Amino acid sequence: MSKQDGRGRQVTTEEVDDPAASILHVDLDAFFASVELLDRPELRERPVIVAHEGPRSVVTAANYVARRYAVNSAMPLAVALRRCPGAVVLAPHYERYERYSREVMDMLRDVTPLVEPLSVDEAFLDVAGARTLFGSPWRIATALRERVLAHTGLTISVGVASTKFVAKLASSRAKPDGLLVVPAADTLAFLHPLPISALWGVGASTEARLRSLGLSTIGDVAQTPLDVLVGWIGPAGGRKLHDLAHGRDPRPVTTTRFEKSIGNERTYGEDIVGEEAVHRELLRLSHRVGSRLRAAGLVGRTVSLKFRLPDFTTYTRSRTLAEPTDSAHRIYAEMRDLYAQLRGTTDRVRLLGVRAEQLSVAGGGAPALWDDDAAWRDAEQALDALAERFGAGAVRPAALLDPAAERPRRWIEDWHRG
DNA sequence: TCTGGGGTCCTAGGACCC
DNA sequence: TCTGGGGTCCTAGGACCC
Repeated sequence: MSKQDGRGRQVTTEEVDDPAASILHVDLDAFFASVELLDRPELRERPVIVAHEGPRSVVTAANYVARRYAVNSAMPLAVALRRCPGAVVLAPHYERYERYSREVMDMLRDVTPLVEPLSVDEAFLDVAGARTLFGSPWRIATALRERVLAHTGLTISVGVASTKFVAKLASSRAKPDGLLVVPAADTLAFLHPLPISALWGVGASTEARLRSLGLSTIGDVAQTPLDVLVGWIGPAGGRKLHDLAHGRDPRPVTTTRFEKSIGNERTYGEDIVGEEAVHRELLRLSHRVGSRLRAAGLVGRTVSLKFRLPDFTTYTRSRTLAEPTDSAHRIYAEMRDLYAQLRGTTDRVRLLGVRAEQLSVAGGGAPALWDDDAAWRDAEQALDALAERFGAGAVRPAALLDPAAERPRRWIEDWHRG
C-alpha cells in the first residue's frame, strides 16, 4: 500500500503486484551531489551545491539539505548562496558521474535488456518479461535499490506504473530514496490531483498560460475538450497533454536512439569583445564539434551558429550544405560567414555556440590536417600562448587555416621548438 | 535573482514543386 | 488573368527536459 510520509514523500512499503504495471522509472537521487558526498561524508548533513566556478555559474546539482532552502538546479549560484549562505560549493567531476552512471545502468541491464537511459541519472525499464525470473516489479525495484546502494553507496528512487509518464511521476513523488507503485487501476486517481506543472512538457510558460485559462490540476486538463486544448497550445502539444492527462502514453521502452545533433556552446565569464576574439572562439568550438562528429563516425548537413548578447538576446543562424561534413575547417568557415551576418548587432558577446544537425553516418574519406586532433591540440595551445602574450587581437586564426597545410605545420613545429 | 550546457521537439513562414 | 491545394525543405525562434 502507498502512504504519504512526513516530508510529502509518497512511498509503497509493502508488496503490490499488478501485472499491468511493469514499467520502472529509476532515478538517482541528487546524483552529482551524492557522488561528491561519497568522498566527503562529513558534509552529508550540510547543504551542498555542485557548480562550476565563475560569475555566471548556475547550480548543477544540490543535495536535499540545500533544497530545503529552496535551492534548485539551474538557479544562478549567486541566488542560491543568498538563499543558503552556509552551503558548501563543490566543483563537478563529470568522469566520475559517467563511471557511476555506467555501473548503475549495468545493474539495470542485469534485470532486463529493455533498459532505456534518459540521461546519466535516469532510465526506464520494462520488466514485464523479467517477472518470471525475479518476481513482481515491486520485488525487482526493491532488490535494485538495495543492490545499487550496496555497490555504489548511492540511493535511487523508483516509480512503477503501466506507462512511462506515470512511472516517472511516481519516482518523483517517492524521492528521495523511495519506491512508489501505481497500479493501472489507480492511474487516474493518482494523476488528477497533481498540479499541471507535473505534466511532461508543461514548463513555466505553458503553466502560466494554462493557469490564466483557469486550469490548475491534471484533472482540469483531463476535463478540457481536446479541440480546446489544441486551440490553446497547438496540435502536437494539445494532443499530448490531453493523452497524458487521461493516463494514455503508448510509448514503449526502447533501447536504441540515434543522436540528431552535436553541438558545443560556451557562456563566457566576461563578455568577449571584437571580431578576432569571436573568430578564435568559433574556431575552438568548431573544432570540438568536428572532433566529436569524427569520433562518432557522423557527418552533419546543417551547421548552426548561436550567438547571445550581454542582454540575453539570442540569435541562431544556420546553413544547410550541399555535402554533409565532419570537418572543423569547413564548419569554421561557415561559422565565420554566419557570424558576419550578425556583425553590427553589437561587439560584445556573452555566448557562442556551434552545432551540427541532420546527422548521418560518415562515408569515409581522409580527414584534412586541420581535422587531425593531435595537430589541433598543438595549434590550440599555440593560439592560447600567443593570445596570452600579445592579446587576443594579435591572433588571426583564419590565417592558419590553410588546407594546403604546409605553412601551419611548420609554424606549429617552430613554436614547439621555442 | 539574473539566468550553464547538453540536447529534443514544435511552430510558422517562405520557397519550390507538382 | 488570376488563382488552388498538398507536400517537402529550409530557416529562426521558442519551450522544454536533465
